[in-house]
Amino acid sequence: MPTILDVAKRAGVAPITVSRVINNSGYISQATRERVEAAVKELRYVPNTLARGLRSKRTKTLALVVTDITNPYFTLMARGVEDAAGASNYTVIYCNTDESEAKEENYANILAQRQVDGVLLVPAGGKVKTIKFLLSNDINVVVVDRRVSGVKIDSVQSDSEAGAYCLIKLLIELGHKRIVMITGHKDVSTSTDRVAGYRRAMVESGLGENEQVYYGEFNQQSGYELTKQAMMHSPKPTAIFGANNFIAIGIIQALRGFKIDVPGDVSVVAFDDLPESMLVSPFLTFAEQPAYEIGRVATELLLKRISGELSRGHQKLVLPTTIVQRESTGPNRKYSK
Amino acid sequence: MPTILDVAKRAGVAPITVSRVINNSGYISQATRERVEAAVKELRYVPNTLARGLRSKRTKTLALVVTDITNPYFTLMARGVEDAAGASNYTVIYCNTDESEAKEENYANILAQRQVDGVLLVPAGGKVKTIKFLLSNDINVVVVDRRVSGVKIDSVQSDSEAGAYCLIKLLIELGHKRIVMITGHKDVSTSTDRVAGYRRAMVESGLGENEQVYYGEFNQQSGYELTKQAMMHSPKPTAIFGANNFIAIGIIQALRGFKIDVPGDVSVVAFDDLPESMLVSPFLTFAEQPAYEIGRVATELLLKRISGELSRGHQKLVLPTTIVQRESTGPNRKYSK
DNA sequence: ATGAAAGCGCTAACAT
DNA sequence: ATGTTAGCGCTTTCAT
Repeated sequence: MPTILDVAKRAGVAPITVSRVINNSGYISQATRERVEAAVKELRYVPNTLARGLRSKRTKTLALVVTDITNPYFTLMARGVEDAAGASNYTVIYCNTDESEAKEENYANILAQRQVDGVLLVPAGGKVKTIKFLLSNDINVVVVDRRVSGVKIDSVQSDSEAGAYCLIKLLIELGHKRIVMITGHKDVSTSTDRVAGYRRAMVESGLGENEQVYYGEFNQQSGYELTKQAMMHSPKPTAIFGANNFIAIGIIQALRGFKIDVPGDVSVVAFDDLPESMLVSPFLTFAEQPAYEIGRVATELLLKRISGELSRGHQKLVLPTTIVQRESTGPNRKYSK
Repeated sequence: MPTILDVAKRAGVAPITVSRVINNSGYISQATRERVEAAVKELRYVPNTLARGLRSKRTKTLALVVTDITNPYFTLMARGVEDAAGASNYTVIYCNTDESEAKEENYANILAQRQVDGVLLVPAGGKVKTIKFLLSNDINVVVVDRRVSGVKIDSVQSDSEAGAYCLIKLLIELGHKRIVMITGHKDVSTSTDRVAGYRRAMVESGLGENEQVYYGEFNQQSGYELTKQAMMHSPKPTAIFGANNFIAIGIIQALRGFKIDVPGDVSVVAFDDLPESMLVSPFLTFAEQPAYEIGRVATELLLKRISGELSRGHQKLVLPTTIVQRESTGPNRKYSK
């Protein structure tokens, strides 16, 4: 492989001049620039980012660490990240932790070894260990989708509490009184924030005594199992709130298994749905998070941190959710207005 | 950040000795090893892979370049890649080309700059340019999911021709005669191979004259549009074969839009479905490709190439598909047996 | 079983 | 507007 020295010889200049041309830095005369560019082409020169990063301490690489890359919510967020990063000529490394703190720590280690300039982290669990490790290795971190406590850090998320509140209010307006919530882990903020919104709506409507929250995982299987449990109790719920899209799918699968009609017998609402390109018939009433926007905004924030534009203070950005009302909330035989 | 030199001083040894310990290479006495490991821990030393790669010419990094990372088929394949790569302590960089050759070339360039050891490539379009570029940069390549012509290269794919043949045979046995196929680009082998399987089944059953193939993109929107076109023709088809999962979703959406019952009026078959965790009610009859296995096998092949175990000749692995029969193929009002 | 010296390819810092 | 020098952190090569 040709190196910068080969190009320099070919163009009759010093290596640093070639460096200046390919990096568009410093002053270069038009004539020199052209000769260098010609030499680059002739030799098919490809700069070595390892050497570049080793010397400059900048790798122009970010990492996006999410808890479930199979979830279209995170896939869409990843698009936002990729677009914002690409616009500044940064490359993105994607990591999937499957909600495991051990995998998260392992990835943090790999990313530190690779000298990434910054990490967009969806923390698995509520711990702060990974964040502290990255910061101690001079790697900038922006927390995405979730909150963490115990460390001052930039974060970007959507308004889970308000989204949940609106969904439950909608159900209550439709006449529902027995509304069950099925969510993920207790130590994840998206879970507890959505529970808080659910609570506020219930209490506000004098339904505080009817509150019933089932904690599990943010996946279809957990939604399925917990729905079976919830439907064993009597009186049975007339509506179920799933804290994410996969839980919602599990809920509907379980209800169908019991031959319970949605929304005829039980209404269902959730956070996030699948993209329309994956849905034979859009059906679910849900709170839509601006996933792409979250990824984009978080990346722009991270890039500003990296470039030192934001020297002090930390930002906490909260983006609004949108309620999309579809078939799964009515008409309901028992409670339609 | 501490360097290998700091660790060496702390442990009272030479840097190369530290290198040997952390890489498990060469002979090290137990006592030295322990002192070095203690120093690593105390200083929280993290090796710098840039420096390592620059010197050793090995980055222990692979790339997976796919055409649509939002497709669960590729997501599952990515899991197979990640698991196989992780087992050998390789990291994987994921790249998404959106079926664009320009994006593919751009990623190839980035990957060459990053000195990845190997690339698993789902080629966008039928060109060989990217592959030649990577090979000329001493980067090993395994082609996945598709074939390319014009270059000797390792490849791993599933048996598209046979899978399509079986699906069409199934329809014909159910009594269908007017079977339309909706597929992706003409220059992608998965498209043409599936067309070939469709043709063979049709001709073999004396239905060669009824062949009708619509070429478009491998996505829901294209499936939707082409189905609308196909349903304008008369006589109308009684069955439609979608060449992938997203096309199938578009097909069913379009049929529902026309109030055409599936499978009552028209049966639908396809390659691949969505995972059950995304499906409220599994429905589609389809040919299942071993996506995880394809990723795993391709990665193992690539790693063998990298290590030089496979010095000459090229492998072309073809894995079998499995037909999963569900509701979308029957009972059909017009042609049920 | 351990070490010394050199150099991978590039750019920061300092000339001119 | 261009060049010289040095060195980023590691491992290869060759000793001992």
